[in-house]
Amino acid sequence: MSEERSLNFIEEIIENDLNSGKYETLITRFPPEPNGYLHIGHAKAICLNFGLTKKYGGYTNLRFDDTNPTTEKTEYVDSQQADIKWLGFEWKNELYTSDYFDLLYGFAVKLIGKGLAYVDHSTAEDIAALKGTPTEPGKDSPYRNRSIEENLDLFSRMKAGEFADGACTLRAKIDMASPNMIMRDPIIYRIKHAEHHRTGNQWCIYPMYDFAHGQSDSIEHVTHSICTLEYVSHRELYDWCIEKLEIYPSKQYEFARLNLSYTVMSKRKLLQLVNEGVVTGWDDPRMPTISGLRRRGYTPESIREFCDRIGIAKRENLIELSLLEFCVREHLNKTANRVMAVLDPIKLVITNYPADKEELLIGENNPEAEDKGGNREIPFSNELWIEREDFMEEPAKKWFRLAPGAVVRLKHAYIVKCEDFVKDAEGNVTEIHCTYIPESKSGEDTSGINVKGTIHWVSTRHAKSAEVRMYDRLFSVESPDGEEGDFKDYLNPNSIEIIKQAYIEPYLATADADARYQFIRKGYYCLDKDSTSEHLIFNRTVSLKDAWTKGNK
RNA sequence: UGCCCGAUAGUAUAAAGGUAGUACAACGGUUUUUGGUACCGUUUGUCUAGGUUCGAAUCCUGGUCGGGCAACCA
Repeated sequence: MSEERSLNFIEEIIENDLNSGKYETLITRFPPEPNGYLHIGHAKAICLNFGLTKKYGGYTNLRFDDTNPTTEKTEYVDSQQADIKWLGFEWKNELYTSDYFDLLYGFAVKLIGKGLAYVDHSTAEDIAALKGTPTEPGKDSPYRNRSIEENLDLFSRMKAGEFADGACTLRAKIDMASPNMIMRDPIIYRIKHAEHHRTGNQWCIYPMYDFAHGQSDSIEHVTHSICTLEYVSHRELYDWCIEKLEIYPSKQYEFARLNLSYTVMSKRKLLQLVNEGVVTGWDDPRMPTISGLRRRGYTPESIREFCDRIGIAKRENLIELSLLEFCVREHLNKTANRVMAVLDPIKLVITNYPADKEELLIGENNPEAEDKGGNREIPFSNELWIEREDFMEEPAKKWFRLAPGAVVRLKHAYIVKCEDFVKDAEGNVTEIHCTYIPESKSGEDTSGINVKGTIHWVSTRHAKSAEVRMYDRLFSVESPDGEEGDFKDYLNPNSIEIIKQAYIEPYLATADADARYQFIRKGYYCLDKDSTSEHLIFNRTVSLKDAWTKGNK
């Protein structure tokens, strides 16, 4: 595809490492904690890690970083796997940090044996108090100089379950005065009498992230361990552990995480939206989760393209939602069949078309596809639904659609001229009367008439009903995290608009659950998972670009 | 106030001391049986002050601004 593209800084490092012979095989890993659903930010990391080994050879492991039994669930493991597969990636090995609990325990014992770890009976408060501050050094714990033998004994008793949660911890003995707070004798094991989703009740002590991640990378001989920027200060500890344990030296590299405008990305906040019923679930089509985007109608291709275009760097960023929308429009434009659906119907009567006459017109499914997507038949009659907004009693300047006396083409059908319209008591237009020009039929037009506007329609007699859910951005401000107060104060009250009865052409009655459609002139839509053959429900993935409303608001 | 990371159009991202480029966005135009697509064009940029150099976005020094670090979370 893109031959001459410049490399991001990680690719540069990798090419150097590969060219210098430092590594023969590139090994990366994607290490989610199974405590929530994957989101578009994870997609960036997934595309990076899997993309690198796809490009340079080698492989990528999927490793569930499951060292905290109280937050993790099998449900999340399953959804995360499904999402990665859906995105189009295959991992080499399915691994779990919990697979290494025995090895990790051994590493801890080794550290104690070297006099580099000790059991601390201080309370959490005491530990915090002695930690110091960024500007003041910390102070040694009174338990810091216990003997190796005592520590070994205590640690084995921790494992044996002799102590209650919080009674003590295992700490690395590093430097309480380190300018890097992370290095001030970090806790590396804590007691949790909790059931783990994989190891059950086998363990009551669990390693901390800092004592599990680098070691796991090392065990798997991960060459490039890629994570986000907030782990920069952890790298010193990552390297320290590997050095002291004398194990395979995996290397950590950090890049800036994705921030996307008009949404939030933290699992905590997303969970809050789910729990408080702001959205219907993790896969609500407004959620930035992979499952939400999938349900919304986004394609794996478009998400991969997006991740490719945003690039990899180390500076904080806020990507505009419009880029994601561009990517999905670009893909769907080439792949989605065009259909006609009227979302806000008003009746159009063709007064000179026989009431008992019907025609089957031919519609090209996708002019952008190489094979044009084939054709379909569209029934036509004298009574049609058209879009209410396609008629203006008093037309604006440069109005190309219907208005008294104006002519437009009905897509795939005839040119019609607006002769009259009917209003109800409140003054709302209820019906539009037109005459059609028989010799203007699509494909065999001999009328010689040129019209500026083409509108979509559905024959009232043949139309099917459907519910249409129109989604918009979840938040009304670019950066809900950056605003004053609670992020939920900035929810977009119009993030969903439900149209209970829209009219769709009969072709859509047999819509494919996995297919995406372009509702001509409106946007891209797909069937929602709640849809049934009796009650069709479509989700709007994204609207079409609209130069008219934009320029005339 | 300590340590660490960073700073290039509105937003992202390139330019490994030598023409500041690309994409999205915005704006204008051409084509069009989707006011879509496609195509063409326009606007907008190196945080700042010094230094090194024939030449600095790039190297050095100071400053400014943004972010991270003081969970028995990851």
